[in-house]
Amino acid sequence: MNKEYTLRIINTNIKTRRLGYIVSLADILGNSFLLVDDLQGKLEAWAEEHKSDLERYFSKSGFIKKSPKHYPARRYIHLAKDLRLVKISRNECALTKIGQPLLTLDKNKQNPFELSTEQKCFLLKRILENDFDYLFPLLRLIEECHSAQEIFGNFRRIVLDHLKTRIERIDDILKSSLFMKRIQLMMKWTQEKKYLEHIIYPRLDWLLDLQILDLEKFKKKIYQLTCDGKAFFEALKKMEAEIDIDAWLEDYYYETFGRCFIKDGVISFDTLKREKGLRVICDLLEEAFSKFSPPNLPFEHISANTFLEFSCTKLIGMKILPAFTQIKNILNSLPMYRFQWQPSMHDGFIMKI
DNA sequence: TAGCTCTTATCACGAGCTGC
DNA sequence: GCAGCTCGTGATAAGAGCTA
Repeated sequence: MNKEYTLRIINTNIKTRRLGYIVSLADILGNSFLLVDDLQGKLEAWAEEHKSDLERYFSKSGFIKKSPKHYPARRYIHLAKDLRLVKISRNECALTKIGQPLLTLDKNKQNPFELSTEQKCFLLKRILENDFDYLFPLLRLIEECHSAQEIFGNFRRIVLDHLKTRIERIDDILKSSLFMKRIQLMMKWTQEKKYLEHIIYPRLDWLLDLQILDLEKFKKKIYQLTCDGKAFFEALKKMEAEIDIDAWLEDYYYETFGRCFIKDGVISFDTLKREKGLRVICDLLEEAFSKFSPPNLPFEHISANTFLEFSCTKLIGMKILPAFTQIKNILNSLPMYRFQWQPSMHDGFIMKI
């Protein structure tokens, strides 16, 4: 199905509130497969080891406590799956092509719950890709309402309005069936507050982790966008009214992220001299092949999506603002690599010649 | 292909904690 | 004491996968 007709909503639980656990989950997995039971145990052990880091963080919510049935750890693994960072098959878990770049991103050495710029950039993009239909209305609501009570009181209405607008734009009953189903489901809610706890609190905490919401205001129980958050939301609103989110994420997301959250010293990728641009991409390709190419194969190759996500996020770390199209153009011009893109698959590969 | 089993998504509840 | 927040866990229906 065309992604335009996909309902982008992640199933969350009130427990899944700290994005730092998602990063640690990727680190625990590394490049291997782990049984889900083992991963749950390791994640619980990691959480215990870093309990003091969470206590030093602005909020202790979302702590993974050891429990006989591993519910908390399991909820985070499901969140990582919904963000398409991990895949689970036959009770074995591994990072996806999209999840792999997470292993290579800059880390905050003092506290793993404080995300680096690269981690924020990467995780925010995953959240927008997979949860836009809850996150965008929530941001819109925070613009008007600043208390939890008001947000809870208006969330259902604003999501229903948002979904109805999406249906009007699709203008096709069959293709908009997922949106219709969700509307019907939300209309039937009898214990609204109980469901909203699991929907609103995790997202508010993600926004705090990403510093889209103001931490100082939050300490006074006020939910308010930071200046950077406001600028980013303005760009999102413009996008929502004009173009498809996937096209925006590929070609404008990194530029917008850099201009809103980094600001000082950022430059667009296309202002680099061609030689310098080629050198940067070749260095990133070497790094990517050493980290992501499957071993013991006669020819080295990596997924195009892995490289695009990896390279664009790393460029953000260098204060260079890229777009997928620019990177694809460079890849097409490199004689020592073969780059093939398959639009129908939204992916391709890069092979060393 | 029908029926069974397993998994997942959603809904639900009760209780502990915290701050006023 | 009360309301709001947080947490852990369970129930159930629907969907997916397997098998005869």
